[in-house]
Amino acid sequence: MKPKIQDVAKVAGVSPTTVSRVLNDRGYISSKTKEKVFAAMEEINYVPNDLARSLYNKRSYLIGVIVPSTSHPFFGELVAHIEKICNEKGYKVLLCNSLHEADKEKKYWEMLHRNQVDGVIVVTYNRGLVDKQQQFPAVAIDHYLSENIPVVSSDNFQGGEIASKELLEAGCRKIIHINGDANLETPANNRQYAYEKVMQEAGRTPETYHVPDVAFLESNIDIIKQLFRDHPDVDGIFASDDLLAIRTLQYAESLGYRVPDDLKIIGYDGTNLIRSLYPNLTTIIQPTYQIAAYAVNTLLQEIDGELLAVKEKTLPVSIWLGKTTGHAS
Amino acid sequence: MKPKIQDVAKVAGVSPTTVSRVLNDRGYISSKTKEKVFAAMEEINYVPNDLARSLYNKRSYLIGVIVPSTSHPFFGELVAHIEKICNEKGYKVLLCNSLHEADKEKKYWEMLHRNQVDGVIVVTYNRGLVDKQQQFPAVAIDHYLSENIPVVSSDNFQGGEIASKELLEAGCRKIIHINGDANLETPANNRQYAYEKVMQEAGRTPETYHVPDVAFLESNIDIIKQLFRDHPDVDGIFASDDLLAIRTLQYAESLGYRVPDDLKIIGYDGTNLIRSLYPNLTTIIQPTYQIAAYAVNTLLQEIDGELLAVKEKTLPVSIWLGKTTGHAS
DNA sequence: CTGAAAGCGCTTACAG
DNA sequence: CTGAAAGCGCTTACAG
Repeated sequence: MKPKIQDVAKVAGVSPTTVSRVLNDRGYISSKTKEKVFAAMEEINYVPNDLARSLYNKRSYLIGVIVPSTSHPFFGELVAHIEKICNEKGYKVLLCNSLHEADKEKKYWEMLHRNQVDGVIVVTYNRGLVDKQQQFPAVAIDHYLSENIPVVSSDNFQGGEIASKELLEAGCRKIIHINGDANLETPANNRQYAYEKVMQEAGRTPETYHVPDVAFLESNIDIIKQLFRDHPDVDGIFASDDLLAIRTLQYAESLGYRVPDDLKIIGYDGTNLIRSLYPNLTTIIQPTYQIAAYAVNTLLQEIDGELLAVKEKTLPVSIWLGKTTGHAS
Repeated sequence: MKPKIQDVAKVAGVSPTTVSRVLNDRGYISSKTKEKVFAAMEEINYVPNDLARSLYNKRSYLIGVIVPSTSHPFFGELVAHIEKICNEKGYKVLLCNSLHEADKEKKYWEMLHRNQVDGVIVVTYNRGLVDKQQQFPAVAIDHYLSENIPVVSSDNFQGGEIASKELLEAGCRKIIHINGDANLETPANNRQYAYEKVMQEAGRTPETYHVPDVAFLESNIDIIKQLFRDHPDVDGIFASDDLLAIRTLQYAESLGYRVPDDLKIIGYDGTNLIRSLYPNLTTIIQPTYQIAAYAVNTLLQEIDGELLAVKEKTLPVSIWLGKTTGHAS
């Protein structure tokens, strides 16, 4: 049996109340008593039960994090940041990989509720996760969830704009966009709008190809092939995801295109991992650390009952200039 | 105030006991009562409090998972598998990124203890995490922790052997190994031993370069440079990590080496991500799904008090033959 | 088939 | 400075 506060009390010759006080450093306790209690805890190897504590305090210091999957570099990095920041602030992370499945998200959401998490950070591209009633602290990343839930994201429109202009300035004549699942309301939609706007302003005709799901690369290759069949004269591609960009680059090279001479490519996300693996790939860098930090801080404010000034935060992106759009390495 | 079982009882006109029974589907309850209770739960939007449940049952259905960081593709993928399998079995994952820091690992371990996790899955390459007393269900991945904790890993010796032989068979004359931090007891050590054995058997002199930490790529480049300064005639490199292999490949190419003509390279881990991003890279594939599955299943057996037949499980690896060791793509 | 009571391990007013 | 009592929300023998 695990020792409990009572056992400590017995050994120390005090009441459970006193032990609890020592544990929480609350109220006045003589230093002699304190020592006795600490010694007793040491002696019987006492470890406090946070479940019981949380139950009474109605505060679990648990944060639920719902993302598509940590196996995707963007979310792997994002989650690592979130967890680190939470840890620094004394919060623990309950991890949920939704794999983009709406019903999984729902089940996870309810599970987190049952587990009395203090709040949740959620990245979902599906509609209707939250019903009107559902009132507990939450922060959404990238995608609007419901009226009372703040949204943190990087500036996807700006990203799309920068990317499109980069290709334009690099001299591309036929610029095509590849985006993710058209049925999902991803932040990439704004990248597409920006692309379309930039193209139109430049007097070009925008054209976007949609792959089923950026995470499952195998199923994407057919769309990429289609793109090159339809437009062998393509000389600029803006992909809304680095993995997609790299996949496209590989396929193009297998077809004989030389990058960046015949074809320029720009990706999106710019995680540390990808920049390290493919430093040559021009890409839009999302500030994952800032997104994580803002999300966690906002959530903790909500949890502490503070009024939020900002319901929607957009963080600036930057561009990583690589060889795939013609820059020196 | 969140509704509790008492509130449901009041609305349904029954006792809390009965509500609990309906909730847990335990004992006989008339279907009429059942309906009343369900209706009441619906009406007041009742969500059970798992903290209270866990406290009484001494079972939290919580699994702690300690890894270096989900931002590394291998661990991102591993954690995704672990979480998925846990979820399927009704367990929740408390995520801990230790960043290889021994004191973080200790703190996490204790935190998990306080939170009454049913068990933990831990990947650490530091010594002394667990003191003799510490008795709760745990499974270690890759690295021996203590006598009663089963270890699951893939066959690192086999992996090192296959990799080394691949280079040998590809005709390399000077084969060098790059490994991670020599101070950490990583599974990569076994890969090194295998490399040394294979080299010696072939009448070669093994030589290993150690980078500070495979995860922090920036700091590794100096060692890689050193390697090429020391051995410009190197024509085969076995890197104990794909990121390292790719970094090496990039540097070699920047130096003018042509891969695979002048230099053959083989990596390690072979995650889905890397194979998709760098299909050309020959690499040893660790069976991450099987590792995850075996770890979770073993842990659940421990939790259920079953006696474990196997204290140490080694899963076979396979090789992904790519262009970097001269295979057709 | 259903309920009153005690308890999971902790904490916090309330006394003293 | 310290303790007895009640309660956090749930569950499970024990009665009936």
